[in-house]
Amino acid sequence: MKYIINKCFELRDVFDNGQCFRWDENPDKSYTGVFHNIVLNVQNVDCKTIFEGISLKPITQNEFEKEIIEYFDLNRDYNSLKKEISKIDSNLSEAVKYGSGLRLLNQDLFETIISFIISANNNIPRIKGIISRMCNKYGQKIVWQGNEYYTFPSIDDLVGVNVEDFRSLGMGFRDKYVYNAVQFLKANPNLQEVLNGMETIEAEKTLEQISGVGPKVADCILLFSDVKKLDVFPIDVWVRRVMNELYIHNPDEKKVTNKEIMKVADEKFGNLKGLAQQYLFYWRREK
DNA sequence: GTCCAGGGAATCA
DNA sequence: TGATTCCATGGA
Repeated sequence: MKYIINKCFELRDVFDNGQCFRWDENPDKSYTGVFHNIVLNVQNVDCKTIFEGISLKPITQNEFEKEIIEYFDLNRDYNSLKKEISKIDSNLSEAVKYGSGLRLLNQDLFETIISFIISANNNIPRIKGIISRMCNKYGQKIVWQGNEYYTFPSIDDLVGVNVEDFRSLGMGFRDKYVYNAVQFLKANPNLQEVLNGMETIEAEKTLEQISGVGPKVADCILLFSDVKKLDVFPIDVWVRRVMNELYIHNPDEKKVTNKEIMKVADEKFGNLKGLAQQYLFYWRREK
């Protein structure tokens, strides 16, 4: 199936900014990945974006397009958001210019929770490897253009998997967190609706009930999943670094507290601090 | 061998 | 509340 839109955005700004782990660049600069039950290839040609792929289960052209519009957040007006964030100061203006193609994906909640539990004290290439092995083993196979792809496993695909099995995928100490998270989600199938109806702070506390989910992982889940709260501020090594360099100026970066960073983020970025954070993270990490 | 990575839990003051 | 320490793993 194919869907073409008269809009283009730098693909690496979307797929290589740390929000997702299942998209890979091809030699022709297009990207291929799997989301929900769909294998998709995305490429830019003459400032059009071409989405081409197939679904595991048969869907109509209209459903295919709706999936893409929702996943890529195509109904949100990023131009006006970028304008607003650029007005904050010259740093944000530069960060937005650097990552101008960025879009916050609306990723599946379960996938986002498991993926960011695995991300704890880990690096992106290794996170991608672990998730890839998990999908190959427990996801459903989709063959497209002669290649095999696998969906991200569902809750039921993983509910019978034990801690040792997770360990054997290379998760390290995160194995028991993932195990417990799967059990938690099996017992709370309506988590999505619950989170959607909550204010951000309440949603953070709810997610932090899950073992392996602390403040940073909870904020990533709320920002990068289809719950989509923009007023969160995930603080990792890179965000601490860039916030200290730009605003706090502590000679010892490790002594900067999260509370201190949060205060600056609230004052400067307000309700768009999640999106601002992502521009800053991407800009600083690639520098 | 040492350091680091999109951190969190357990422990102790 | 705030500060330390430990937790697996693989690449630099």
